[in-house]
This record gives sequence, structure tokens and C-alpha cells, in this order.
Amino acid sequence: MSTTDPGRAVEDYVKAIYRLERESGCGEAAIGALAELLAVTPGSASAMVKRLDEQGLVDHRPYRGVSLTPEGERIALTVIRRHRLIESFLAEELGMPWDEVHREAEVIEHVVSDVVIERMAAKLGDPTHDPHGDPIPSRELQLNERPTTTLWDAPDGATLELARVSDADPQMLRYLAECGIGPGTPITILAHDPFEGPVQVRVKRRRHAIGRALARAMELGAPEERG
Amino acid sequence: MSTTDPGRAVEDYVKAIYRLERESGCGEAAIGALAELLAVTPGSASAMVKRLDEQGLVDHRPYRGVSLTPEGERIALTVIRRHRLIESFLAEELGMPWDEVHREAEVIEHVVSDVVIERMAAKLGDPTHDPHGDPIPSRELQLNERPTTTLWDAPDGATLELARVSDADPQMLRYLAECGIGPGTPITILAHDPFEGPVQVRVKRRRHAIGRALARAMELGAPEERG
DNA sequence: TCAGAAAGTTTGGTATGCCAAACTGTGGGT
DNA sequence: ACCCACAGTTTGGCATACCAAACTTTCTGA
Repeated sequence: MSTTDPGRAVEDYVKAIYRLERESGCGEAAIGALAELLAVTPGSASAMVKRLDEQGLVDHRPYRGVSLTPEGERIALTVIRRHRLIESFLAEELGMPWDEVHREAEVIEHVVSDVVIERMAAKLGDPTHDPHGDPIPSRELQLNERPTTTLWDAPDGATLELARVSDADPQMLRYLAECGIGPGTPITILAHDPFEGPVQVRVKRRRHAIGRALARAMELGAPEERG
Repeated sequence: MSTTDPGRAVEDYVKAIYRLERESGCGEAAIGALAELLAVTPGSASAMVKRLDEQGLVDHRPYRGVSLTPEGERIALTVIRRHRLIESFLAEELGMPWDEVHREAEVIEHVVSDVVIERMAAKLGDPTHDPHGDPIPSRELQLNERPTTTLWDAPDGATLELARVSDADPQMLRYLAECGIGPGTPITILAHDPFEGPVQVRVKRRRHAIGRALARAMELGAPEERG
């Protein structure tokens, strides 16, 4: 397929490269990972990356990896800002369930104008984080990601704040919400049960036992002043 | 260009045909008019219409004209419902100026899911008309268009309600709003000045003189009970 | 060191949807 | 009746973006 907008695919690739760049410590995205994330064949990803390189959006070191140029990063942050504002808007203003907003934002982010985006931001009170706890780049595209550990790896005894929940499985966010846990909630790690057993935590005076899969999706950080 | 969604163009064509079908009394759209409305060459329109015919969305009588099948009409009404709800939402919930919402809705209408559309409709209180005064097809795709005359052609002495303002020039709606005139506003036609001069009207106790271009864009109908 | 697997690239082909330009059908005026 | 202008159609080409399959590079392990 294609889209009347010759930018749709570019934006998706740049956004994916942005993410992979920092997931795989080396600061470069692998073509294979890129292809998998975008659900295309490696051949397609390779060809597209070549085009992005010619457009000056990425640096491509053949057979090595790909990284964003400043211009590519600017586009990536723009799209991420749009994505997270749209997600927030759909969830908070339209009351859509959190596990549906991601898919929806994925397509809307490529077509709405900046005017609409900024109106949404204003309506939401210029939020700095989306419902997943992910930070929203500012209008000037500044993004402050705070360092996090997963609950699985967090040390016993610490009290940390839930920073974000991976959006890989949207059901998780819903389940946590039912337990009264959301981004910003302080969590005290009581103990890690042996043999890869659940992590015992205390949240708002109540104890919870959180299994491996969920504990690995929950990212905790030091409490942060919001503003 | 192309679009990542293999439906974008189809929806635009079907919507345009729906409109032309009833503008040109004969119930068929001419390829030339279609091409002009969509800003493509006649060759492109002809080819696309052929494809739509093969898909069963239109009946194409070569060298004659094109009309929608029931299935094509269903799609057209769906897109029109989306378009008008999005316009309404952007104008009323996000406070966007009326002359910007059309362009915006034109692209969003092709990508948002029905879930979002129905949430918007609910938030707006299931409106039956958009800010232009155009009727919004119901969820069941029923659309009641009431017969209208332009102000230019309306008889002296009558008191009619502004039904809709053509969206050809979005500035018009803005200008009228500044005069306190919008869809639903009752308008009394006082006189038509000679030599294609302005139409004298009374609106809310005040007199206005409305020139030819604007008077031809304003469509008036009998007062209607809203619900 | 060097063979082979894994990762990446290239090639050839598909589908959408556009344009320009050549061609064809239709219908009005003489 | 027939010519011709105009509307509509067809043909050949382009751009995006995908896939499958053949090919190349890199790197690991024996």
C-alpha cells in the first residue's frame, strides 16, 4: 500500500530507529531489528534506510547499523510528541481504554496538523507525561528521560515511583490500574521471592505480589517533582 | 504519491461522486467534474472509476457517467459522517476556527477508527448538524437533507432559517459569525436591490446588505425542529 | 585460518495512484 | 449526413513502498 502522504513511512522508520538506537546500547539500530519492529522484510528496511540516508535523515554504515542525524532526530521527536499527546487526548478527553489508544495514535500522528496537536496539548494542560508514564517531548522537542530500573531488578527496601509501563502488552496497564497502580505511584519493594518467584511490594498500605512478566514491564525511577 | 492505506483514494472518489451525483441533476457524475473536484487529470479519474466499478462500488457507463451502487453509497455516507463529526469536534471541543477544520477533517476522516468517531459523537451529544449547517448522517447512515434555496434566489418577504453555508470559501462562515449569523439563525428577506445589487435582510432586529457572492453561498430552508 | 551461519544488500517484480499524451466515442451545427 | 470539438479512455511512465529470492559481507567457532 502507500499513502498520499509521502511522509508516512519516513516518519515510522525514523521513530523506530530512534527507539532502537537507545535500546541497543551501541547507539545504532540494526536493520533486522528495524525490519522486525516495522513488520517488513529486511530487504524492505534496507532499501528504505538507503533512501533515508540519501535524504540526510540517517547515517547508514552498510552491514553495520543506522543512526539518526540531528534532522532525523528532530523528526522522530516531533512524531513522538504527536503520538503521546494523541494517546493522552484519546484516553483522557474521550475516555478511550488505554489499550486502544496506541493503535489509534499510530495512524493519526501522521496526518494531523501542528495546530490540532497544540490545541490538544493546551486542552490537556501541556502534560509532560502520557498515560503510560512516557515523557512527552516539549514544544521545543526537549525530552527528559529519567533513568529507570525494572521492578524485577530493583533492590529490596527501596521506595521508587512507577515511571512507565512498557506498552508491549496494553493489558498490563489496565490490570495495574485495577490495582490502583499507575505512573507516579510510589512503590516500596519488600522482597524478591526465590526461584524467579513474584516480587513482594507495598503500594498505598497494601501488599501485592507481582509476577515476573509484569515486574519486567514496570519501570521504576526516583520520585520526581512534576511541573 | 500513494498512501499506506489502500482505501484513502477510494473514499475520496466515492465521496466526490456522492456529491456530484446530486449536484448535476441527472443522478450521474461526469468524469471531468470528478477529476476537477479531486484535482487530478481526467485520465486518472477515468482509470480510478474503472477500478471502483470492478470493486462494485460504482456503476460506470463509459463515455456517459458514473453513479454509486448501494455499497458505494454506504461508504460515502460513512465518510461523510466521519468528516462532519470530526469538523464539529475540532470546532466545538478544540475551539479551532471553522475555516481550518475542513482541511484537517479531510485527512483525519480516512484514518480514525469507528470507536473514536463514536466517542466524539457521544462527547458532542450526537449532533445532527455540523458547524456549517450540513446534516450529519446518523449511525445507521440515514441523512435528511432539507430542500434549500440560496439567499440570492429567496423571495422577498419570507423568513427562513440559515440551513448551511457552502464550504467553498471558509472565510464566509467566519464573516457571518462576526455578524452574529450562523446555521439555524432566522433571516427575513427584505428586498433584492436591482442590477445584481445586495440582498437586504433582517437578522435579530438588525439590517444587513449581503452581496452576490455571499448570498449565493448561503442556503436557506424552512425552520426545522431540532432534536 | 577459514568455512559457514547470520545479518545485510541487491535485484526483479507487485500494487496503488498519479501524469502526459495519444487515441476514441458522442453529439451539435451546418 | 458528416465533420469536428470536446469529453472520455487508453497507453506508457514515474514514484512510493512492499515482498521473495539471490547474492554479499561479517564474524564466530572449530
